[in-house]
Amino acid sequence: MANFFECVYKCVNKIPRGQVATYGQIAALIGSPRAARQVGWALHQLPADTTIPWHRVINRFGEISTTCDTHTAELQKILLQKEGVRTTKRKDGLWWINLEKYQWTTP
DNA sequence: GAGCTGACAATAG
DNA sequence: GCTATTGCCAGCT
Repeated sequence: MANFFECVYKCVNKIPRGQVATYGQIAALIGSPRAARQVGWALHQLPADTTIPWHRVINRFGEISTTCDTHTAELQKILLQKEGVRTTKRKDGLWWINLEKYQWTTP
């Protein structure tokens, strides 16, 4: 791997349209199953107009956990819905994605 | 220059 | 079975 972030971006790019992956999955793919935090960091650094499908990456509960100003949960929800991923709003205001249905199964 | 923080997850107790 | 702790790596203070 070139650098950690590059690998993250590469893996995220591999996520098929209409599916989502967890931070742990991405971390595992780049060889560090416990580096989920860094995956979040990598996505946090991305500009709003990036081509990387950062919205397809969520936490292990299938929730949108970003509080970032450029990547709001609402924006992520919209992007996911555009791809045919159903998002459900929970009581606590978080958007929830049915991982059983939309989780990307890595080969 | 060193330590802390951060979109989390896996393992051990 | 659940709770607490450790690991990951880069950027920021």
